[in-house]
Amino acid sequence: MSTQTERRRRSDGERSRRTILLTAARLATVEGLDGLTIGRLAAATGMSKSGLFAHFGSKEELQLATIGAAEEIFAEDVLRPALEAEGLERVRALSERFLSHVGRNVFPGGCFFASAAAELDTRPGPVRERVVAVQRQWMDLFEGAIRTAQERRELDPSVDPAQLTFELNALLGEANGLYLLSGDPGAFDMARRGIADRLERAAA
Amino acid sequence: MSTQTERRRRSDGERSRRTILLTAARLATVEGLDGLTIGRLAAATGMSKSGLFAHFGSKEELQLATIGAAEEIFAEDVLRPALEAEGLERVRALSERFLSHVGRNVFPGGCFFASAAAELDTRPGPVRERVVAVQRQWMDLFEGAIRTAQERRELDPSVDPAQLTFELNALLGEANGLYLLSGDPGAFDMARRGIADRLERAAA
DNA sequence: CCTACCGATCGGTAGG
DNA sequence: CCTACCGATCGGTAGG
Repeated sequence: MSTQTERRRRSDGERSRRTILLTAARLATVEGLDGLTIGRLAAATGMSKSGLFAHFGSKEELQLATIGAAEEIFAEDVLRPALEAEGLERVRALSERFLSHVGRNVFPGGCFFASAAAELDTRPGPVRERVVAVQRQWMDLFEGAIRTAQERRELDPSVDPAQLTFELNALLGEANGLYLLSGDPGAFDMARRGIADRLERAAA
Repeated sequence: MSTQTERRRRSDGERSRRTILLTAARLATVEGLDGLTIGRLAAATGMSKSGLFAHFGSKEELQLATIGAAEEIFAEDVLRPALEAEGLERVRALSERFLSHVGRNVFPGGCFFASAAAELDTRPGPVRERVVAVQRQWMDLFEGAIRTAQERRELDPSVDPAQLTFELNALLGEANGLYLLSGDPGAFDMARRGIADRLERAAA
């Protein structure tokens, strides 16, 4: 009985924590991770300020937990489907899933990590470091797929993988930014065209 | 006498306003245009909160005036030197001056308008509109220079000027972002290489 | 997870 | 351009 009650409580807490963090992640792409205040988040989730606060203990812990929730969403929506492919097809799938992710407005402020990176780039601390780490993972994944594509001779082995990663990510980032500023999905088409051209030129 | 006193006062006010706005523009690339608070800005300029506030009348007016100051700095540092060239050389000069502008840390948070655009992209209102207008001017300038280069047969006339503008700006934006996150000026070299390659491929 | 608070800071105003 | 102030909201705490 007491065990069951405790289990229920814990699971209720988990569920409530999840709800809070999903709302927080969406809100943070609009208000920023710093503009995300405990009061507004409490209002958005229908909880009391201190009730919500009790889940995290500090604003910084809330921000870190929010980044974790955003990571999960991104992994599920972009990485998981793209990782089913390999080599050049993986490079294409990562790009296409990213553009689709932004275009479906999974987060109202576009790519969570582009938004967070722009906000935190000049603010030292553990929150910034966490965002940098996620960004680096993404770049490494991209670069790894390019290297595999070169081993398979789907891409010219003389191409610099870091340079190609930089260029493809530039196109993805610009599509995200331009779409948010203009509301025009044509931004995705320009990125697609740029990526297709660049990959064609890098073909073996 | 009274005229001279009034002139002095007005000119003192102008000078003080200028000082405030230069500080505000630099601060805004770190704290954000919204994170830029009147209290912090007053402390940074050595004025009282209400004394500073009297110059603008509202936070929104302060934000708009700050954008105006950032525009002047950008025009002087990037546009003016680049506009001495024409056609393809202007495209190259706009790119190079932009990268130099970011690399010299004219603003501690990199390109003021990249920072502002990322912050305000999801926040409707006159401040956002002003940032969008500046961004559009920049893109139009770029596209115009590309068109001139095509008329002069420095670039292939079959190239889509909007598409090429998108791709070059993507590389500039990625350099700005990566430099701010990594602190590594190698980001500028990757952008330079990408731009040179892309322009070579677009040559007539 | 709540009510009831805390000191600090926010944008803004009154009055000079 | 200042002092002195306003109500609202901030992150966080006490105590349950």
